[in-house]
This record gives sequence, C-alpha cells and structure tokens, in this order.
Amino acid sequence: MATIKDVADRAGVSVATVSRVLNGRSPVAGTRDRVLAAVAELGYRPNVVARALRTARTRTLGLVIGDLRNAFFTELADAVEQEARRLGYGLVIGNAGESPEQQDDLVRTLLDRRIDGLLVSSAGQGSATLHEVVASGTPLVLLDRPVPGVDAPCVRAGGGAALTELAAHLASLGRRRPAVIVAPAGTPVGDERLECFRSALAGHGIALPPELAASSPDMTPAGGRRMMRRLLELPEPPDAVLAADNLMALGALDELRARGLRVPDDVALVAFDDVPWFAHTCPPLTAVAQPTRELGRAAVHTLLERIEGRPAASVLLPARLVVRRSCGEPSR
Amino acid sequence: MATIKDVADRAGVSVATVSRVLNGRSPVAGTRDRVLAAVAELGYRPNVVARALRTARTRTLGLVIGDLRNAFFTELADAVEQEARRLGYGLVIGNAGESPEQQDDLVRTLLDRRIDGLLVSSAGQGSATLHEVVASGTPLVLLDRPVPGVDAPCVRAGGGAALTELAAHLASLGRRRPAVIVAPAGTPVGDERLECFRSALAGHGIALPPELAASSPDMTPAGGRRMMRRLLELPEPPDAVLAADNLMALGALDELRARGLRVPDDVALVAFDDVPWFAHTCPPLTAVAQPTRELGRAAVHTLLERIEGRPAASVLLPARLVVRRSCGEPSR
DNA sequence: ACCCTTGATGTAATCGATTACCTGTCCCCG
DNA sequence: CGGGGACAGGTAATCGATTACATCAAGGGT
Repeated sequence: MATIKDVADRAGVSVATVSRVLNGRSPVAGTRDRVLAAVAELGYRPNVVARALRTARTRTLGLVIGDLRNAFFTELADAVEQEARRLGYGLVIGNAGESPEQQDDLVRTLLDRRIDGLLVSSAGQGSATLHEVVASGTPLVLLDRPVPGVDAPCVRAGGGAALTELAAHLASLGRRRPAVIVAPAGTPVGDERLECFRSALAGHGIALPPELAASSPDMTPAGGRRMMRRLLELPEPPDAVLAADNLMALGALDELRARGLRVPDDVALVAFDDVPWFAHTCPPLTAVAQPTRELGRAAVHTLLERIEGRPAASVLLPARLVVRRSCGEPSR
Repeated sequence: MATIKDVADRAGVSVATVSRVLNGRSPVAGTRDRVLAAVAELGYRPNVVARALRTARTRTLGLVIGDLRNAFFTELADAVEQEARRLGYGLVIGNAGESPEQQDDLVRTLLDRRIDGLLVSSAGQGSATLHEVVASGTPLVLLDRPVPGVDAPCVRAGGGAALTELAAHLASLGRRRPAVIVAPAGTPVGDERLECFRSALAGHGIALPPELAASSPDMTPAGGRRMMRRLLELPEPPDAVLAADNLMALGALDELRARGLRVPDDVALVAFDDVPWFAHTCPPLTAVAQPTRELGRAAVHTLLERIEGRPAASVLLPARLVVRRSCGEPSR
C-alpha cells in the first residue's frame, strides 16, 4: 500500500509538500498538480491510523446501545450513523446486550480506540466507567437514558404531552383500570414515565395504584410477559396496559394471546416506542412514538459541540401518540 | 492520559521492558511486579492507535451490511459482533442502506481504517471496490450474498431443502398457482432461490411461469408492495406468494391488507428470512428461516482463517421451514 | 581462571502521517 | 542596486507503541 513517501518520491517533492497539498495548504498550482497526479497514479490513500496518532483525533464516534436487536435502538443507530457520516465522522457501534458489565467493557474498548466522542444509551443503572469517561475528558453525550450523577448532556424524548393524550384516549374509551409495565425500578426513564402517566390519569379521575405498576427486572420480551402475567393474576386485573418499551410490549402481547384474551376487547395494550412492525401486529398497536431519527441527529450535533469545545445542553424532544387499534375504536 | 513512557519512568525501567511485560515476554518476576504496579497506579491503557501503526494490525474487523433496519441484518450483525468480541476483535459496522455508492464509500472508509478483515453483505450487484479489496490483499468474506467475479469465500444459507419442504407444504394445502417476489434480477441469491423453488414445485407438477416471478428493483417494503400489486392485477392472480426477504414480505402483506384480501384464505404468504415479529403479525407468517446467528459466527471464523493466512472455503448452512399460519391449516 | 552461553534489560530505529522551523527565491520598493 | 517581506518547499521532530540489536552480568564447562 502506497505511503505518503511514495507519493513524494513520485512527484519529486518532499512529504511535507504532499501533506500540505492533501490538507489544502500553501502549495502552488504546478506542484499541486504533480502531487495530485502521483496520488491518482498510485491510488494513494492516507493511513488514518498514522494520522490519528499524530493529530490525536480519529474522526470516529462511538455509540453504545442497549440492544442491537431492539428496533428502537436500531433505528437510532441508523440515524446516528447517517448523520455522523454526513459530517465526516465514522461510527463504531457497540452492543451492550443490556448487560452493565458488557457495557463497561465496551466503553473501555472504545476509549482505547481513542474515539473523539462517545454516545451512550446506558443499560441498567449508571456504570462506573461512565465516570471514567467524563474524568478522561472524552466528550460524552447520553442518549435516551439519563444516568444520575454523570455530568453529561442527555438527548431524549419527553413523554409528557403524549402521555396526557394517551390518558385522555383511554378515559374516553371507558378504561378505568389502567396498569403499566415499566423499566427496572430506579431507572430515571421508567420512574419519570410512570409519574407522568399517573398524573395525566389523575386529571381524568383515574388512579394508578402501586400494584398496577409492574416494574420488570429487565427490558426483554420475557420480562414483559412475566409482568403481564402478574398483572392479569391480580384479583382485579387491569383493563389497559402501557408497556414501557417495544420488547416488553411484545412479551405482554404474547401472554395475552397465550391466555386467549383479546386485544382490545378484553385488555387494551399500548407501547412506549413505536417500531415499524407495530402496524402489522394483531391488532395493530397504539404506541407512543419517539422522534427516533431526530434524537439520533440531535445527539450527534450535541456531541460535536462538545468535541469542538463548546458547551452543550441537554435536548428534550416531544414524543407523540400514534393511535392504532389496540385500545378499541378502530381508526378508519 | 498516561503513556508507556510514564509507566517506564514510574517503574524505573525502560519502555521496552514495559512493552515486554505487557506482551508477556521475558522479564523476571521482580521487574514485572514493579511494572504492573505502575500500570495499575497510573491506570495506564495502551494506545491502540500507536500499536496499530507499528504492528500494522488493528484487531478490528469491518462489517458492511445492506440495511441496519432490516431485522435479518441486525441479527446477523449482533451475532458477528459477539463472536468477534469473544475472539478479541472489535467490529466496525457500516450500513450501506442498500445503496451501491454508499457501500463503495463505506468499504473504502473501512480500508482506510486499516481493519484486519472485511465482511460484506453486498447490496445490489457486485461493486468495483470489492475488487480493490481483494487486490489490496485485505482478507474478505462475503456474507449471505455472493458476488460474481469476486474471489472470496462466501458464507450463506442454502434454501434447497427448505424450499422443497415449502413446495410440498403448499401443494398439500391445494395451492396450485404460487408466485414469488424476488431480489432484483441478476443477483445470484435471487436467481438461485427462484430456480430452487421452481424445480421443487415441478416435483409436484406445479409450474412457475415467468409472469409469476416478480423481481423487485429494490429490497424494500415499498418494492414488495408494488410487486404484490402487479401479481394481484394479473388476469389470473396467484393463490400463494413467496417473498424473498422479510421487508418485501412486509410490503406484500400491506398490499394484501389494503385490498381487503385475507391471508391465508385468499392468498397464502411466505417469507424468506424469519424475524422475531413474524410470530406476531396478522396472521403469523410462515417463513424460511436462515440460521442467522450461525451464519454470523461462521463468517467470523472464516474471516479469521483468512487473516491468519490459512485458506478458507465457502460455507453453506441449511435453512429450514417454519410453519405458522399464513398458508392455511392453523398449526395447533 | 577463562571463555562462552544465556537471559534480562536498555538504546534506538521504525511505522506514516503532521507541522514547527528553516532556507532559498523572487519581487518590490526605496 | 540592496534590503526585506512573502511565500514555496525542505528538514526533522513528534505522536506512542514494538522490536532488532547492543550491552552487561551471571553462571557453567573445561
């Protein structure tokens, strides 16, 4: 593989000149042309490893997401990747598989690779390594999930308005006993969404007692399914369930189907997160849609602000309610 | 951030000694302990950029996939990532968005990053850059989609047995006029799956005339939907349709639903690729499941063989038929 | 007692770029 | 006609590791 020295020899100039041509500084037209010709003839491509060593910038961002198989994260990753590429950055995606240990491991690996900045959709509670990241001075932006105690901007969706709308929707359909399946207790997103929903329901005179808030230990279909089972085995089961993410909603739907319960006739089901195939489930699921692609773009922009040394604030984008048929009243 | 020199100073040895300790060569216990203590105290982590420059190995693999939002690729990427990590390699995932230009761009970027090897699930027809990769000597393994003329092993699933089984399944359910929606004409996978299916059907005395083989220009839901429309507007529409990937199947289902046609009563639908949510569509879709995770693992192993200089052969793993309810005869 | 082997460790070259600093031309102006 | 500024372009230091080679001490064989 050709190096800058080969180009210099071929063009009859020094490596410094080649470097300058390639980085758009000084050289005069004649020299420049010779250099560019040599570059083309040799098919020279700069060694980004060497460049990164010298400049201490890799022009690469890192993204750690909770689960590659979760369509929400996938859409997010796609948006982040496109925006990063558009702005001249590469992206290394790390998949934590919802395990804090693996997440720590990944974060460290990415740090080792000297990425210019890190985007994290943290699994579980905040991890120790995130503090290391902040301490190391590597720009960090949290995505979707805030982590208490970690001093970094967070880009996420606020469910306020959408949950208010959802409460009204459920109330108007006569649901009086709604329940929720939320993220593990103690995670900020979970608690926040729960409180938001509870106060929205209160506005319609509907209570959300603690026994109707099932917090799953993990955000998986299996967890969602178990929580749904628990809710259904209550002496007074709910007539509507909001699952806090798409995978748990899937599990919840499985449990309903396994018991022969009909959606929405017996129980209404709503998911937080909207993913493409929700339109194709049986029945199509009503969902609180996060502005996923916008979140991804905003996160990249926020991170670049940090990388370029400017202060950056957290971003909160509004989620919106997408009504389909899983609460009754077919949309026609 | 601490460098190897800092560690050397702290331990009172030379950088060479530190390097040797860290790479498990020669030094004696006493020295080694001092070095390791210094490493721990300083929280030293080797700069992989510098190491890569010197050793010309990055311990990173590249993966270019057709579409990050396609659940099949996502599952594949997840499997590849896990296996690579397990073997001490990092993974950079590039998303071509089913565009050959973007794929070329990505491949070049990955080459620039001096990845040790490349895995490509090529979008569209083979691209010129893949030849460059082979020429550059970077180990290359094709995943899922072979590319004619590119001399690299290919890891993929063979549909033979599963399609034979499918033909029997359809025949036994009385379907006499099956159609297919395949990949763009000229792509090896598409042609191959088509021929395979055709000859399997022939075994049951069922023909698959050219007008019942719709080849979509792109593998997207929209493409699948258009092809389904075309098939349905035929003077003699099909009574069963096999879509060659999960996204086209989704589009096909949309079209059926939009026309008020019932699956499987009016038309049977089968997808190539099985993705988790097929179990939750309305109705649950019968599918030809590829051994996705095994494909990912096999691909990594094949690539590592190449990287380590050993010859590596193509791998063909069997797909299998997963019967659900979209062809009739509810599975109980 | 001497030489040679062996093993631990240090010195310095090297990977391929970027860039501070220096040199040499050329031109302009007094 | 000479001094000085502007600018092209070369020389060499540098980033942080790995590693060939040199050095040195200790120990063993005869």
